[in-house]
Amino acid sequence: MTKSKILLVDDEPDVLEILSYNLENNGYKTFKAKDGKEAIEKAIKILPELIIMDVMMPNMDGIEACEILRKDPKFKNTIIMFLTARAEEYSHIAAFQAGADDYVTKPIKPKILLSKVNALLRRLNQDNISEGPIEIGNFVIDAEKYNVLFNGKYFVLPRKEFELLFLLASKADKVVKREMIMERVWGSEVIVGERTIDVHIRKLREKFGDNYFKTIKGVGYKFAKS
Amino acid sequence: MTKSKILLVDDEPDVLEILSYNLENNGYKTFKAKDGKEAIEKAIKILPELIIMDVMMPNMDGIEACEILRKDPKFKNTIIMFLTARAEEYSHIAAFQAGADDYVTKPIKPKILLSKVNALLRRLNQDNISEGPIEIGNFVIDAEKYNVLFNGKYFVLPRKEFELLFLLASKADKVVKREMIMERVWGSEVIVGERTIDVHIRKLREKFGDNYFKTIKGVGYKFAKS
DNA sequence: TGTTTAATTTAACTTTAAGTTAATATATCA
DNA sequence: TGATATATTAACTTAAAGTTAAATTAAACA
Repeated sequence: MTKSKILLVDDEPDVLEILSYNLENNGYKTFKAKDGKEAIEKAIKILPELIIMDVMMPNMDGIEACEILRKDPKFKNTIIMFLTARAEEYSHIAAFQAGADDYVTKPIKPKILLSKVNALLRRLNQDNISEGPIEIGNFVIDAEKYNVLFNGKYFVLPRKEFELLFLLASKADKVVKREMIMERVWGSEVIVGERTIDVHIRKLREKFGDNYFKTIKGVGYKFAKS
Repeated sequence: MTKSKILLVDDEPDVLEILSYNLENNGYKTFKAKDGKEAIEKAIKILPELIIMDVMMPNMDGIEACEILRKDPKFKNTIIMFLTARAEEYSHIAAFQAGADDYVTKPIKPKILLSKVNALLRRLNQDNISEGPIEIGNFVIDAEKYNVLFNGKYFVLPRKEFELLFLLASKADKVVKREMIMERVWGSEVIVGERTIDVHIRKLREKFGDNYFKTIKGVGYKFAKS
């Protein structure tokens, strides 16, 4: 993979230097701009993956620059991160509304900065193709809305029930082993009894009928479309 | 929500048919054009949300059509997506330069096509939220004026309350996780107790009633239109 | 600049719901 | 059939959220 390009925007050369130093040392290619106007010009040429930008700048501030960039489809996948002084009691909302993805407060702590940058760029590179609700049989299972549309009726399930249903439905027609269910729904740290899964399956059957959740004895369960 | 309109442009009727079939089956309204020239004429009438267009066409190719469309402010929010044969790798650069948002390679794989179309249109619909006040249910929430019109009455909320309401309303019907609320309303560096969110939710419920703010236990809250 | 008022947070406590267990019943398969 | 796995229930435990009042902090104002 090629180095990610990061555009740094701040009116203080010192800040640019700190940012650049830390990011270059961690394998990123950095570029600098001194205000919002220059940032936009450079962004168009460079097409960076990430822009780290001060909120308060002369000429054109970060929020305004962010809004302009967000209107250009070329930057629809570009991550924009703000720098704010802790003192500035500005509302985060303005920044997020303008299309920011995250922010870091000054003074900059290199560790925090890097962990955020890494996290954001990792997220960018992950394909988010498998988004949206699962539609299967009579079910529409929407993890975002946390609800289940079943035969035209909405259900709001308790968390574990929902996660169990979601897991089974997302592997429809395939057997999900009990240990896999444990791992996915309860996690490898929690220790709960074996019957717990059964009880939750039962709750699902109570709500949606017996047909959809098939027991594979000695193995696990599978979701059947009908 | 009304069906999104998609304009399909290709000189091969077969390709138009495949696209149309898959998209109509997924709740989109489609229109067809056989070259760039016809595409522009139809686009002006239809004002589609999305245009899917072959790069190589007789009369006027996709790139040229895209450039022309991009000059017209009517289409500043229209998404343009190209179809390219896998071989013609070179054209991607030209396409993006002309203002394309995405591309899909032929032969068309319906699943990939649909996930891209869904993702692009979802993003389009979200972006529009950031401009002007949010109108939802009985609420008109204006982040610029920092006020809330609810059932014909104006409210001026304290900052945190407002930001919480704004956040939930801007993702109406979707669950906003507690950690996301923390991050967005309080910021990732401030450390406040868990109950703080609850208390603010309670304040909102006091003002606007219990119906609008739904608890998803173990996850977060969601704004319900009614 | 101190004073007052409002906003925000905390802490203690209550309520509610979710999740688990364990005992018993039932089903399944060799 | 008999061994073994799963199903079912109800009782219980734990976790999460709701509520209130008091304490803290920030904002407004004279």
